[in-house]
Amino acid sequence: MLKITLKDGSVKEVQKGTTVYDVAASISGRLAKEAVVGAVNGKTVDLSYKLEEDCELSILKFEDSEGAHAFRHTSSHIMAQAVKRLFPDTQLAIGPAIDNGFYYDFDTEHKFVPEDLERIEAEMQKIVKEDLKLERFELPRAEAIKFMAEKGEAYKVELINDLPEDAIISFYRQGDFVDLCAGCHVSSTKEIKSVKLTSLAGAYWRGNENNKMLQRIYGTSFPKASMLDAYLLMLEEAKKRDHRKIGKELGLFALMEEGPGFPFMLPKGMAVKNNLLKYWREVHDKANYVEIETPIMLNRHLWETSGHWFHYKDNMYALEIDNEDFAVKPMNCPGCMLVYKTAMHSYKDFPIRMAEMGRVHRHELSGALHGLMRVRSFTQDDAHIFMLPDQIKDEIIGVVNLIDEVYKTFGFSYHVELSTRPENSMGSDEDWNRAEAALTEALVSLGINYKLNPGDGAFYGPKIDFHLMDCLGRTWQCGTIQLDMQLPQRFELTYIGKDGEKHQPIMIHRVAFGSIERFMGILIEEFAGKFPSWLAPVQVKLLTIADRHIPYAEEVSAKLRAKGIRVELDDRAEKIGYKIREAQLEKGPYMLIIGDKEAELGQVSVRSRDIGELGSLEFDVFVNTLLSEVAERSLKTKFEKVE
RNA sequence: GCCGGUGUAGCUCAAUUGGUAGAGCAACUGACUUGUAAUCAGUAGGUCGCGGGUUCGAGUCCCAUCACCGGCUCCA
Repeated sequence: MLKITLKDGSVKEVQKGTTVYDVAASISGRLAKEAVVGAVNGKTVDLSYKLEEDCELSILKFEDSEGAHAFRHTSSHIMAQAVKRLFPDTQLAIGPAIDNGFYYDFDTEHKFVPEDLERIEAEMQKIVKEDLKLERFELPRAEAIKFMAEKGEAYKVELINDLPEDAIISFYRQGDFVDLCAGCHVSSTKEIKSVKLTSLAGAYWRGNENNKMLQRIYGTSFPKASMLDAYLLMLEEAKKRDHRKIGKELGLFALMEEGPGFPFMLPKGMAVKNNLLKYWREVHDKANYVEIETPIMLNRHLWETSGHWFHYKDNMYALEIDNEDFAVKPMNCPGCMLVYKTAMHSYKDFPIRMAEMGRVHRHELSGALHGLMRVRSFTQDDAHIFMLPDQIKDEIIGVVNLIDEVYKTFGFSYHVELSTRPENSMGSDEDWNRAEAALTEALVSLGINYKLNPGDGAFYGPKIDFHLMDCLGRTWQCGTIQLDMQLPQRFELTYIGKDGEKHQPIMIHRVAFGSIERFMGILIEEFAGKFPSWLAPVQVKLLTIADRHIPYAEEVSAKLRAKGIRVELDDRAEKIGYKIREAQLEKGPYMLIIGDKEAELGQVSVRSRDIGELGSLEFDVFVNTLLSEVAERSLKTKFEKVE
């Protein structure tokens, strides 16, 4: 192992041959998108540079530098200016700076093709060379509208009209180009040294699908060409972790044309999934949940009662059987409501925590599908908690803590969002206010920072969402806690209170993993396919040196299997170097090399995927160390090199 | 669903202006019996995503369709 000293003085141990990118990724979660340049002992290196000895490593972040935003914003103006020069009929919409770059939305008769990006880039280079100064000026509203109307910029006029009464309306000028803009910018176009237009996309005006679709061009820019190169390299490195790529390489899951959005779990992926389920049951058992299972398909009447038929009919898989409409469940809640109603409940029973690993199907739009992250069939680790009004806060705190415990087990960092009442919601103001207050209170009392999304709640209640990030920095909702004041009412759920009267229980709906499949996708990217030993589909790979070692290898295999260890034997007549290489590419945590020496002494020669050759160990020592690693769900190897 | 792109052997990729599809790895067979990241030789493998059309001739051009990739929208 190497000792890597970081800029802040902390020391990190990594395996020899680890890339600078991997270190960066492990420091900032998967948010390595911020890491633009690495420097080893003060010397700048590529992110794919392999660390071979102890060193000081710094990861330089352009994001952190002042002016990154202004820099990109100016780049977007230069792109708009270039587009206007090349395609004068173009109307400008909006062009902001974003993480990693910028974009601009255009409305033009000309259909942009990828080759246009090069032309536009070339024109941008000219504008950079022209050294145009950026000048800011303000106009009163009426003049501003007139100014933009004269230029034929209808979108800008609409934007100005929608600005608040007291807004200052500012413009930036660079040469012959003027754009409505609040700022801020660098002082001259010549500061933009390195720019690349990265992609072409459609985007609805103002993000509304009923509006016209505009043409959006994405780009990125940096103060130095070397930083751009490093950024592009970083993207390539990140793509190596893509769960779709690794899932195929390691035989974890498959997506087939025969079932778009319906993932197939292959034996190795199923092993991972089963270990997740085992862990999940353990955690929920400890937290006093009971587990149920409800049918995959239920009749229309149920979905009308729940409100899903009205709200989500188009996204449900419906079918008619014996002249009756049925739908495959898109959620587990209604089934759970029926289970609740199978018995009378007393306030003394509360809270009731009813969990279900439910397979749900949702007909997502074809364009929304994405590997395991966004699918049409997935397994929710669902639970519904029924409780009294004064138990809400504690229950929510309990769930937040449970989700936190689960994520910590995997070493994930996450962020939390609180979404409030949307427009097409059901329920009274009073219910909504109470529900939103309960969620907010729980988050505040836990001291959790959260992002507020006004109007983004579910139609039946507000929610707390937990988001994890993929290898390219896109975030995905995983855990969620939703307070539901609708379903108990619609299903007329009751419990008998202290007063002997019937009352309506409070219910929350929650998931921790969210979708097991999506969580697996995140896991694959987090570990780059190198699952910790408790999750690894194959924990130990046995490699024989020669055919005469097969009997002893089979003996070792049987003994490991008896201990509940997942083993695979490679007894092919290949050279050991070749077998090791293949096993290493399969990313399993341990290899045991079996040759004359081992067979004679009854030992095992251990190799770790992370550390390399460890040396010979007594069989029991190996097994016990591995079992304790698995039992603790350790994220790191507990083995050390035998000297 | 919308905008743009891609689709050739199990995988990763080639194939001049339209002229009968090729490599590496994997697989299979044989030899080698090997000590910590690739042994050698041979064999087999493709209706070029699917369906139309243009043409003497289409992997190459056109239309339609499916899937995937990047966005947008959506995400109970």
